[in-house]
Amino acid sequence: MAYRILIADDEPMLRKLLAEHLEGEGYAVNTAGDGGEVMGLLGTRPDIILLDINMPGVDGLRLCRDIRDAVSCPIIFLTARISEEDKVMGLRAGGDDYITKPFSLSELSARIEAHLRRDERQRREESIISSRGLIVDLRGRRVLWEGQEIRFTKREYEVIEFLIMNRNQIFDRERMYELIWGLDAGGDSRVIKEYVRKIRQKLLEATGKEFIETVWGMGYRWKR
Amino acid sequence: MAYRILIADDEPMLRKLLAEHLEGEGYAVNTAGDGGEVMGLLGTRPDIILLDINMPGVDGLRLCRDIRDAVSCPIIFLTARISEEDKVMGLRAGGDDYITKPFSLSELSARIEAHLRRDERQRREESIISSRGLIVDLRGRRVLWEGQEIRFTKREYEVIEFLIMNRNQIFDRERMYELIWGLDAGGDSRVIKEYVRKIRQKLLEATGKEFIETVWGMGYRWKR
DNA sequence: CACTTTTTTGACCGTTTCTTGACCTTTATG
DNA sequence: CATAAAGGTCAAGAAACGGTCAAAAAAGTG
Repeated sequence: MAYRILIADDEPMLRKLLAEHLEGEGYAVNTAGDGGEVMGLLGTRPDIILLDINMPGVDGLRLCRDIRDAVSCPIIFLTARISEEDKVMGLRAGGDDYITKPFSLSELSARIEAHLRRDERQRREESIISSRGLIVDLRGRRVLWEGQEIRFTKREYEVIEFLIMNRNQIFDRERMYELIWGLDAGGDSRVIKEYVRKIRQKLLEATGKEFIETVWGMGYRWKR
Repeated sequence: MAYRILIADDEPMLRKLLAEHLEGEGYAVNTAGDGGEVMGLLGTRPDIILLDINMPGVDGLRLCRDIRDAVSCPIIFLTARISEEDKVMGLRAGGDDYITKPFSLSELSARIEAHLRRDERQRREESIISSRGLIVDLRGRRVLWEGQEIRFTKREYEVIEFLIMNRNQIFDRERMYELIWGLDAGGDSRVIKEYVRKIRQKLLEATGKEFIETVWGMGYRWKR
């Protein structure tokens, strides 16, 4: 699906120019000429907003703050002249970047891409979702249920990650211990029992569901 | 346009694994199995090079130097084991980071991103970053809150810049130390504790907010 | 050089997490 | 049903971690 860009500028000509250019680059574009329209178009869930802060009759900074309260996508200011102060003010209001008019279209594209890329990377962070809505964010090393984080310690997390990455496989404690703690860990594989207990407890408390299954005599397995 | 990564490793399986993973993350990937191929592929202008320094029949350090003479992108060593000596030698030869096998793919991605971000900033001449109203002026190496400068020392600033540029990623102290102080800094990563404390104190005093989060057992993270 | 500022180190303490061992419960099997 | 083996629970001590402070070491400055 194409990225969606919301352009907010009072000059119809510029709006059109930008819209055409960006559509030509494959983006889905919406345009707005005043604050009301902008707020109304937030429902389109834009991936990026280009906002002229000098629209007549509109307090750009105020608008920026309102947008920020409603959505979290990057906001790039378009502005005629920018003084250090404006820059600072804009960023303070929650903008992410600014670009001064006149700007080249390729410059604009470059900035948009940079922001999208940054977000994209974060979004794509290879989160694995277990069958029942439990989200394990590998990069962030956390576990989420209905948007809420379920806190786990380092070891607990490592065990979860291991099981969920190898779901449907059964591991006995010895093997899990070697694979998670490392071959050279000189400890006792019975710790696994304890970790499974702690994990089960926290997960049950938070979700009301069972995720780790015991296969008698064989080991544990993450239920798909 | 996607970032381009050049992978140099003699093991075809590993090459394939890495290539597939990184392509899945949206990178353009080239692979090379020996020194000649590597040099030949420099023409693709990679943004980052992953280099196994222990390729049989290849003097990895020599190769690194040759690469360095030709291009300036970051070079990350992939290496089985790394001794202090190896580390120093590799760095002398022009490497920027190392990662010891076996490593997790998410770990690798995180490192790649950290390097790319650093570069991206320079390429785009991005000069200002903001986070929840806090403004970091990269050019001026200053931090502002509501127009007022919050004074930080050189090191303090470097730590802030690093964290904010890699916001939402967790870094343990060891890694932060290596990436900020440099791999060849022979010191003790516990300094990080102290800097985090100082930074938190100054930021809290000036803004009343918490920006650096502690993730127990895992490290620190800049709250977005 | 004397003085200030910054960086680094070491020690201490409270907290969290990890691990262990003892004991209890369930399951398979003769 | 008795028994052994596997799994589950609990509490407590050990170890690791993070926060804080003060002071030493190093770097910068007039």
